[in-house]
Amino acid sequence: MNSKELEIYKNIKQAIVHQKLRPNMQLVEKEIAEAFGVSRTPVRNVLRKLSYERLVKIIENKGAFVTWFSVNEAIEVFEMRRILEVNAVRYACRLATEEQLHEFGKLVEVELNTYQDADYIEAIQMSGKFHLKIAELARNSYFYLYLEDLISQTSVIISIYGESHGKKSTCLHHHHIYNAIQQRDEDLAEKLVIEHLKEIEDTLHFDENLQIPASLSDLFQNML
Amino acid sequence: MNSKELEIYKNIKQAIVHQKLRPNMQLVEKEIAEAFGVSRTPVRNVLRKLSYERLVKIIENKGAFVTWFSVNEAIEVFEMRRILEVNAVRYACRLATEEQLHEFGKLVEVELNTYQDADYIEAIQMSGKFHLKIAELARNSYFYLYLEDLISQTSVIISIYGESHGKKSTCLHHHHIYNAIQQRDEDLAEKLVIEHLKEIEDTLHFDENLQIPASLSDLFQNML
DNA sequence: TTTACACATATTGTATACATTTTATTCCAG
DNA sequence: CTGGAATAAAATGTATACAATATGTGTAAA
Repeated sequence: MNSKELEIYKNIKQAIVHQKLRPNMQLVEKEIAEAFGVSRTPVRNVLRKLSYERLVKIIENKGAFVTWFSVNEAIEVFEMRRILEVNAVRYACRLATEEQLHEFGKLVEVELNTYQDADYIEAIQMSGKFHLKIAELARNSYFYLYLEDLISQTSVIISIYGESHGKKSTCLHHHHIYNAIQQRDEDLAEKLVIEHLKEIEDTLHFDENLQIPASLSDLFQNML
Repeated sequence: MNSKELEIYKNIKQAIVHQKLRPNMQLVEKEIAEAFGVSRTPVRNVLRKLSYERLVKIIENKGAFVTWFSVNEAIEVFEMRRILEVNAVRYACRLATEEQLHEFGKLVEVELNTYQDADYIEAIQMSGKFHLKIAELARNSYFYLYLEDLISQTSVIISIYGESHGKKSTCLHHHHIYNAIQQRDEDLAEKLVIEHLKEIEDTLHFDENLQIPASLSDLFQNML
């Protein structure tokens, strides 16, 4: 993926994660191509990449749509995050160098200082960075690879089932988790990560009938 | 991904997993396109998909190459397989229906009956199916999604670092694991899965200096 | 003989034109 | 007005042409 496609990719991904592009919205190739001043070819490549990350769903001959996660799919995402993050945080406790921990500490510090006046978008960004930092400390690139996708998917899930106002407790949890890692207390770190993820999940209102269609035609199409 | 691309995809993937296409070999778009009687466009899509699965590495302006896994990367694959498969087998013990277990039993039966005269290719195929069946029983699509890739990657890793003659003990292990799942003995199943994966990993000869370059120019390029 | 430059070839990257499919509109019959 | 077929428009799928890049070859000068 070259710099041109990367630019388009980052923009669209950010728009989805930041909930500017809502689930079920169609991403028309031509529109995106014109917006970025390129042909459809690189746009199609980007949309495919996003579909592999499950942020976009491509339906043959119909187009690319921002993914709608069903309740079951959402539960799967949280379940897999728990599995991966529990393992990651244990590896992090064992493998993180003092220097890495110091750097990590600064990240948590920044998050604490900004969370008062931070808007929703910033909070998502910061929270994601925290979780990915643990994946990084775990020293297995697959943690990062998988969790990067799962965390992005979580943003979409929250935009579907979440409350409008995000909980403020998040970064206090983060600080506690950080402390546990720093003390290399694997059991405590695991416990806190599980509690943290559960708390996020519990803020959601899983209503199976909920639908936020991009258009009325989509709505009635989905009801077939 | 439509049927045309799927056909090309399955062929190339199989060729890599079955070790017909060796690591570092270049996959030239035009050649593949002509072989399948299509233009380069769908071929490029397939190569990209394979690159997301880490079976192919795309280098900008150079082309697509069958992935070469370093020793560290190989270790990461086994480590992540262990994490995911341990969790998957536990879920399988809890969630598998009697009907699923029966079906699973038939699969293991077939594997046992054919393993005497089975060639290497068949053995890879069968083994993969066994491990993916557990992922399926675990009722979280991410197990299947991730393990499908990791298992394919394992084939390539074995083709790099493995012995020419595969161990025959594999499907006996499989049978034991199956029994543990059937008895819903999570702890035993976990223990057997870990041992099984470790045994596969132990048959490998991790020699960091080992290289099977596709060409001499590649070899000396890697030595810079 | 070796090196460096120019040229030729091969491969990938991008844009565009055309084909196919889906979706929307129109218009007419009931 | 309603329903439905015919038509038009829009979107995606595919092939092809051209551009950019990398690779390989050959030739001339040192």
